[in-house]
Amino acid sequence: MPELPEVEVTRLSFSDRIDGAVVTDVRVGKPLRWPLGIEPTQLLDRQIGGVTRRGKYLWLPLRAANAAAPPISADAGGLLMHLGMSGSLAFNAQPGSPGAHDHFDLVTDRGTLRLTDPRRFGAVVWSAAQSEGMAAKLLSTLGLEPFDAAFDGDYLRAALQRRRVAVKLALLGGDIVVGAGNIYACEALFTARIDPRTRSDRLSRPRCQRLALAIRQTLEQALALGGSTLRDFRDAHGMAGQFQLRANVYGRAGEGCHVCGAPIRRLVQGQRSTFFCAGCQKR
DNA sequence: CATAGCTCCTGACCGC
DNA sequence: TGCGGTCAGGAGCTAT
Repeated sequence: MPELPEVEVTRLSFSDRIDGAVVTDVRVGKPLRWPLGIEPTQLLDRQIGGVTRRGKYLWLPLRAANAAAPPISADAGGLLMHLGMSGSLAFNAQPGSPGAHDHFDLVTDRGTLRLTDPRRFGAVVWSAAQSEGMAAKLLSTLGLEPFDAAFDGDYLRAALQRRRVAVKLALLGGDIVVGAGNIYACEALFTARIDPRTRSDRLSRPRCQRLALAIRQTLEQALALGGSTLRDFRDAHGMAGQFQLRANVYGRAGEGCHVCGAPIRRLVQGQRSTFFCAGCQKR
């Protein structure tokens, strides 16, 4: 579910409020994708730092209680969180009793951070540092951040040249550029006027330029609109996103293209739906 | 190594 | 109302 914009909107909605809070209790519900990797009691009395994001992962630094007040560094130990397909985080003073899909509560002196995730593809995993253990393993395969200055047409071209898969699948892989999931990969390819089935190594330089730009612009616009709310996405304040109202192709099979009027088509790539306009998007 | 397919899990929706 | 089939925003793992 949550792609980069939704994860970033979530982060922005509670990072400032939780920064500096102290953990007073931890509640673990049904198993998520991986075990927590630490005894919950080991998290008590730790102080939380500002939340950062890498791809669709969030990193919550947790400074040890008895450390002699060292500044919170990037390698202070903490929780790596992922929202999977159906996860969302809420940070509330009065969270209420946990529902059937509330699988992790981090109770602090400023409120409770609660992960709600019906499908449980999400994760909350402890690492002694971002650069160690599970966090290091999961983060090490990630491609560039789309807003990184190094992510440009030349970089994208070089990376796509090394693959033979359909360009849509290359984008979803996350090892070239992170953040564009099924919705935004479809939308970016529409904006760049590229057929999602095009083999990645057949894309010309100018088209890669257009695609890199389209990815950045699509994610930027979605972020500005608070992300997409398809079923139940909410930020940590409970606000719904608005991007889905602007979608050009995603979820619009059979409807007319906003640009040329041709019916939007749906096909399956890598067991996932792809939406595109055969009039606007060329191989 | 790159690639294709499978997998985890629950819920919504549709046709019968 | 019930039942079976399909689909859903992710991405790691395993065979080939």
